[in-house]
Amino acid sequence: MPAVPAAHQRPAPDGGVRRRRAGRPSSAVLDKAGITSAALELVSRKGYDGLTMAALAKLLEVAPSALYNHVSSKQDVLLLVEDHLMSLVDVSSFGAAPWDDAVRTWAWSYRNVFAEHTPLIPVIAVLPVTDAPQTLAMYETVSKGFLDAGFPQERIISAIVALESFIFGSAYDVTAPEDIFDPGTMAESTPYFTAAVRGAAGTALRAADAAFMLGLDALIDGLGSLRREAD
Amino acid sequence: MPAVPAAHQRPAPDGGVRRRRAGRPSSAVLDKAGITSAALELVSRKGYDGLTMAALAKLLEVAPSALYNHVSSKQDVLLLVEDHLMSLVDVSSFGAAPWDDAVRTWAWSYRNVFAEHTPLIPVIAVLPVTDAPQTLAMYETVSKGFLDAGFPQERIISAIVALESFIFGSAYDVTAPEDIFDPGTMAESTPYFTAAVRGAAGTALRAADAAFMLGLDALIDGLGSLRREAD
DNA sequence: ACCTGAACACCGTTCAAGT
DNA sequence: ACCTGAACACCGTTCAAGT
Repeated sequence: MPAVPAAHQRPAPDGGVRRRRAGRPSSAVLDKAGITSAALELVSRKGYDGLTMAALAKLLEVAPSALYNHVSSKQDVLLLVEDHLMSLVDVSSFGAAPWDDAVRTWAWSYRNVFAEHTPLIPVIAVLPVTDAPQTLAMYETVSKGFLDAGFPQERIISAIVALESFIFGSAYDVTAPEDIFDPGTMAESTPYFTAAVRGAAGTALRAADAAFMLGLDALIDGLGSLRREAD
Repeated sequence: MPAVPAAHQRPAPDGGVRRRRAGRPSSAVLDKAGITSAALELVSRKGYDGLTMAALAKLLEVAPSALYNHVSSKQDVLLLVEDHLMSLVDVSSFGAAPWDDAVRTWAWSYRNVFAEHTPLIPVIAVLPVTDAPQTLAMYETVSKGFLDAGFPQERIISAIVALESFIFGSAYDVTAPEDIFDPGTMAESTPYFTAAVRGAAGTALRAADAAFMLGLDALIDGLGSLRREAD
């Protein structure tokens, strides 16, 4: 081992970032886990607009093209991030609390996680679960919870999809401006709508939370009626 | 009036697109309505990937920068398209059919329109209604329908938002691959989920339609219970 | 006021060259 | 196998110049 670090490991005289020589490094500097955590850090600091392949490469101190040895596209990076986030969704109540309480805990947690990551929603919606192990783990726990609660097997997927659809849509609401329904100068031509907006203004909850609570309770009630007696 | 068309109106000798001279044309060649319909045509022919400012300009036979005399950004173009699509949503049953039937007709129509335009969903979710007259018109009709059905005024917006959230989330499902829930090689480590997926396979409806129907019925039942007697 | 044309500051992705 | 560096084919947007 040389006593003096190689030239590319010393800080550049001008204080710029140190450069790696071209060619295969002695050990790989990138892997999927590192790319995932760098992407998460970038998103939390700069939002999804800041998540570019160039920015990701810079944070990892590699050339942008190096990323393509580990992921096949930016969509692939989003998939890695999405699967990580799924592991943050709280499914712990299934098996530990009654079905309706478990669904409520899960749904609020799920919505809150993705309210901060709405740009991933179009990705999730089309993503085959095969490629996302954490996502699959979540579905397994939730499916078991529904079966144990007495749901007929052939309706479980539909019920979960319906809940998820509501959750994803509701995640967008959280990001909407508080005054999104202000009819502005059109107020007098839309009296019923304007009255409804004004009538809702007195509530303690944020509009997005009130709507989520209302819809979730309705879905839990309605879907719950599908259950037969649990054995 | 000259008997011979001006040079820029004649086909170019090489058969290329005819060019306009620089400078203000004698009458404006662009307006918002024209931009909107060109955008819609582009989307229907090439999808949202094909909707670029350059492609839009080309279809309208102007330079891309000319668009910015009429819209301030691409987001603005999406907003124009979105507002047009809202006018396609069927609200005709409100006032003509019982509340639950009207909601069902409206919701299916709404979902079907945006299932083909999912890239607009993130735009809609954050868009103040002030800027979108057709959208506002839809909300007016729906609000009146809810009020006349006996909904308490302060819950109407929440109820509509809950339904819309479900509708937007469900629109994504329509675009998902039919085998999105195939657990693939992970099937044996997720027995409950795998069984649920297999149990759902026999249904006549597409998975997205079965989930939408189930969730919509649950929401209509649950929300409907908020009504007091209509007068 | 409303066009053109050139320019700007980016994107994601590919690929030859290097070790 | 896994990096660098250059290049490609785009993006959306700005702005001076022209009429």
